[in-house]
Amino acid sequence: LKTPLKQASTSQLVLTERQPDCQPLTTPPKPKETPPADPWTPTSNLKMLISAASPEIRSREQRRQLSDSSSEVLQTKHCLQEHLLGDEYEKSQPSRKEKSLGLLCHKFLARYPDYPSPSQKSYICLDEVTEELHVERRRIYDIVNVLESLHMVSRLARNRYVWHGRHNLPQTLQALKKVGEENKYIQQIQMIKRREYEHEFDPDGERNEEMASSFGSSEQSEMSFVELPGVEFRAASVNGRKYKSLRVMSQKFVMLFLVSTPQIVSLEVAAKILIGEDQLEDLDKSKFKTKIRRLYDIANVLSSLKLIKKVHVTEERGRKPAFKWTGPEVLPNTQDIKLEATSTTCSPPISESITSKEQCSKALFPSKGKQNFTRHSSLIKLVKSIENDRRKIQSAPTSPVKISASTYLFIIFLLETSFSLFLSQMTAEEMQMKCALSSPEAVPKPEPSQQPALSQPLGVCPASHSSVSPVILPHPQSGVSYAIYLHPSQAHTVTTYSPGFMLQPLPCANVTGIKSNNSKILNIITTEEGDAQRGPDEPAKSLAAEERPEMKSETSSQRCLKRSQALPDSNLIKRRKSDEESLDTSLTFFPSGYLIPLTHCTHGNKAECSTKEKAGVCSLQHTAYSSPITGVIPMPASELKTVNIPAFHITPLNIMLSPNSIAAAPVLSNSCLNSSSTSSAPNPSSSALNFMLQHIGLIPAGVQVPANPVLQHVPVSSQSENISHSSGSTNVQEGKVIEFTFYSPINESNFLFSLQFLQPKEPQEPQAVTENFFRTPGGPNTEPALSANSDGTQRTSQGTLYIPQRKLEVSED
DNA sequence: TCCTCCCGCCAAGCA
DNA sequence: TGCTTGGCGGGAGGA
Repeated sequence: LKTPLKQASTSQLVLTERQPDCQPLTTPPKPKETPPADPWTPTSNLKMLISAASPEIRSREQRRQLSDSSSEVLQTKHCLQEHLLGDEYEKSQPSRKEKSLGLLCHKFLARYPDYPSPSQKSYICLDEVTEELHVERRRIYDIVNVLESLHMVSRLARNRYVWHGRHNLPQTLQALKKVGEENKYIQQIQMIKRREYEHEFDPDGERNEEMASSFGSSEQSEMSFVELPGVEFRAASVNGRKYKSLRVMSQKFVMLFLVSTPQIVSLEVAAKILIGEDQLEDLDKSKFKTKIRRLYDIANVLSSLKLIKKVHVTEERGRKPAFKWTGPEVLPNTQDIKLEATSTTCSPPISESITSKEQCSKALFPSKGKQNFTRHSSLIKLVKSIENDRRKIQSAPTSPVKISASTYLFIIFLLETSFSLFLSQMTAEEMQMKCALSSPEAVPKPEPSQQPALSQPLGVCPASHSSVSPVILPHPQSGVSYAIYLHPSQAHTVTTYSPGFMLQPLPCANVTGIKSNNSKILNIITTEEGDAQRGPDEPAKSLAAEERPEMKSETSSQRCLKRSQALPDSNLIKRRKSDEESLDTSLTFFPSGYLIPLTHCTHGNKAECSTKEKAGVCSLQHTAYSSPITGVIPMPASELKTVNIPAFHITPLNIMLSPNSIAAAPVLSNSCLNSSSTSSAPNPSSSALNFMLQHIGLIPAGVQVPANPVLQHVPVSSQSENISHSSGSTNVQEGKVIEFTFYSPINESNFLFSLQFLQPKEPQEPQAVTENFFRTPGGPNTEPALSANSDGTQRTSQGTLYIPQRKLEVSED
């Protein structure tokens, strides 16, 4: 029944609306007026009746017939098509794509200026729009609802809306972001993802119940429309359908982007969050499908607004649709915090010059006091519930999420900026010098006069530095010197969250700094807790810390070294626990970042770089690298011999890599460590693995873990056995995948990291690196089941552990 | 086969 | 009571 009706009606639409414009054709023109007594379909009949009843519509019809040459061309084309094909109306129908909501939205938006003059309001008459765009009213509602959610339009009366354009967009987005943060959407996203993985291993478990309790009941967690000052919300059925409204859904959807990092949201996650807040108990496939449908509707409109862009996220379970935020960056409004407590009765400002403070506060606390237009009070419950849930997992501050996020951010930061800049600005000679200075026998002394501006030692780094500095340090165990990069914020984060990580990088505490010309990038960080707990925005303290005598860090290093040496064969977990106890709070450390071996510099001051290698390093010195985030500067292959600059997109959940990025990083020199190695070139997987392990503090610097046992990259380090115990297993598939776990004694949790290096199809195609985490069930007192499976079968070895398998590859269509 | 989303039914609620 | 609004899901087009 449905299909014939649809075809008939659409065909009729073409006839009734386009035939009158066929006059310019050479073929005999059809009569302008459709014969009243010859209705083709009920739809056309209805339209005719409507037209007859409404003089306005009639006059519009006449106006339309006289204008719009472009549409006339289109109509002519259709008319011609009709003539040519006779009754084959179906073939003359616009394709499904031509009728898409996105295209329709484009047409709709083209009618109105992005930034209309405030003095000249544009009004939208739905009848007019539906007529002129030749669409059903229903479709316009879809568009208008989404636009309304962004306060680009507002309803004035029946059939009548006001067009605001993008004037309100920044304020709206800011308000949405704030509400999204308050709703802890990011935690919800993470929770959903985690439970997805849990569900894989416990499909019949009571996860739904748990999830429901986290989200709260539907009544509790429903969230309402976020209002903006001066943009009144007059939805027709605001009281009845508001919670399921496309407007609210749209706002929530946007919130997810605004709080996510990166700003990529999959439809699946978005739908689950929306369902979770709506009616979790009714979570079923049909509801999910419906939500997805609506999200497509919203996404189409948002895409037309160029706020989002469709991408695909490839996971192990398949390619999933997702959307990436391409709209304006929404900066946090630092003033908002103050507002929350004070501005509940803010008078409604209307003018364009309204301050963001007022707007935001109004958005969050409407003057009318209608709670249902802002956050629902039950959100507090929701947040508490989420936090409780998190506490269950994260009994100690060593949050997997936080660690992974900070770690990855750190990785990104390092690999994108510091490392490349560092290398690009160091000559081979400087490298050698640093290596020499960094040997234990020759603890570096700050001698500014001898140091070029770009390579000053730790103690003389001016406070104007910032962020991150590379530090060259020796590694007595491996005989390789390393460059350490550390980001203050990372140091702060990790130290604050995870004392369990403090044990690791200590053998590397003999530091000397190298200052970069780029003050934005480089800074020296010491490895003391006190420093670590400083915020990056405390340069004075930072400087003071940097000027501490090296004795202390050296002592720290030695202490750590002693510890690590005193426990050569014990289980690393126990060692960590022991370390934790012995360290107590008297002296703590934080991960000092990646240890980047300067593979050509031998430990002990007799650094020698081969001519070839030196040339490789030197070739970098004049090369300017740029972060791919701010702009990619592709490097010639010749410059990638020694170092490749990674192109990352960072996220707590995934990392995107450009080809060869990690693989070519000079992380490890097998020749220094592994006499059995036949190649001086590092095994990419092994390098990356050690790179990561060292950074996250799982292994001491210099200890090398075989990323690919099959390839016999067995470390010669005496401590490698410890690693195999603690890290569970490593796994490399075709040299492309690394999985390993590490254990946090603080929260009794294991973390699984999985690095996957996908085979690039094209040179610049991003590769995916995945990060996984799971926890040991059984509560904080459960002794984690750690074993060293060589095949990466943590599922077995860990019993019931949750093995998320996320291999995210984000690709744009 | 699955993704995408058009299409229109029909109910809520407004004028 | 008629009309507007919009939730909802069937099912078709497209990849």
